Amino acid sequence: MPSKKYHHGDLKNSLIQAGVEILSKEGLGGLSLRKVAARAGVSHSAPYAHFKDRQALIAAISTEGFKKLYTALEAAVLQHADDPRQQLIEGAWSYVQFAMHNIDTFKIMFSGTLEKEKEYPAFVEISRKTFGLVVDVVQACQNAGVLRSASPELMSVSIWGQIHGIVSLALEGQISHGVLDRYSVRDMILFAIDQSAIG
Amino acid sequence: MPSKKYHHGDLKNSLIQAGVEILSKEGLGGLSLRKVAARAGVSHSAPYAHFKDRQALIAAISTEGFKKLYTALEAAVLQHADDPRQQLIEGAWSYVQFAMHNIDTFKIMFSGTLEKEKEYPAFVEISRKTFGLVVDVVQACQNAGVLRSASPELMSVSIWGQIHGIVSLALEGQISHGVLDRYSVRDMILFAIDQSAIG
DNA sequence: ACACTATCTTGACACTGTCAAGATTTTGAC
DNA sequence: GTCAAAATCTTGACAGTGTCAAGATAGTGT
Repeated sequence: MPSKKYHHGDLKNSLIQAGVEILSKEGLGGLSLRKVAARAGVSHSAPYAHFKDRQALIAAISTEGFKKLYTALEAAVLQHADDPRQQLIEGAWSYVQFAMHNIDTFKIMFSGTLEKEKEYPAFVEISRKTFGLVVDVVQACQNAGVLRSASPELMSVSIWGQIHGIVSLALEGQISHGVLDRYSVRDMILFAIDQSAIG
Repeated sequence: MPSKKYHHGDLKNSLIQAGVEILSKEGLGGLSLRKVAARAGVSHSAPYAHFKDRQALIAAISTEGFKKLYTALEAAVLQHADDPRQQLIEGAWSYVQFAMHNIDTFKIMFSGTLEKEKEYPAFVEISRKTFGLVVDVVQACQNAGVLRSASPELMSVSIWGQIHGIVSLALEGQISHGVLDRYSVRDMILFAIDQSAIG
């Protein structure tokens, strides 16, 4: 239950929102508790009423990011409910889109910035839920004969890993120019999925 | 050319080494210029004679990591010079091993900690070289009929991405327990490679 | 009405990256 | 070899950071 109207009125969400904005404008390096507090118009240690420490704020921002990602994934999946192959392709694409449009949020979600994720149940829960969605799509593809019938979870890790890896390497600038000049990221994703697809 | 014998005697490498050690013991959060300087036995701003700023030190540590990774990859490749399939498998495995034994170094190499990698030519060069090695192995596999004959670079991005993605998700704790209980990371890698391999 | 708790402010501390000024040592030109 | 120039290192300072303690303020439940 979020607080109703204290001195500030739902400061917690304001801080998260301020954090997201600073993150997208200045990157992780520019994200500080004091700056977040200032942007929300409160004193430098007001955040401690809502977040145990800096890590807790980052956990909250990451959790928010996962909710957004989950929503995007779910939308793509629902939009192609009758075509598992399209679910896989557009689901993957929405994953890529999210990463590219929320670069720094994506990074804190998946780059070890958060050190003890197990201490944040909301974070664990939403990321578990997200993986569950991937497994569902993979399973639908297997039932439809689009993907081979191996362990759905192993297949999910394999495919999710592939999408995730390509996006990560691209964001990191690790994909050489020779490749990026000739192929778009979408090309790479389609190619990757084709690799796993049946004939 | 590294310096020979000044006040300290090759302080630059000592700082990098100290950085690597602190990184592996305290993680990225514990890595500070001042701590590195102290560990090398010099004053708090001695590092500025060798590194423009904190980012430059991180770049140097990352570069060192890439050299180590490249060496490991190369060893695996040379050891199976007569069997491209084994080159791919053991090369991938050495990649995984490196990541798991040098977790924090791996993270700073691939997790956007380094913000303007283009400003560090040595870093760019060694990572380019590493990708080149991957392409070579993939091409050998294609010539041997182990992998399909698509664009080698696209195939390389796809396979490298897959290995990289699985490792990243595993390190991040994003692979659910239900999966990790039943399969080792090696299982996942082998499965992933089998996906791309021909029949 | 009143104790209680959540929320927020003020002030402090140690630690950080970075810069400027100066001291010291090595190098290179002569 | 001499000596100016450059590289290396120290000392001291500054602003910004996360975090804690003590107190002020405002809603809560009885």
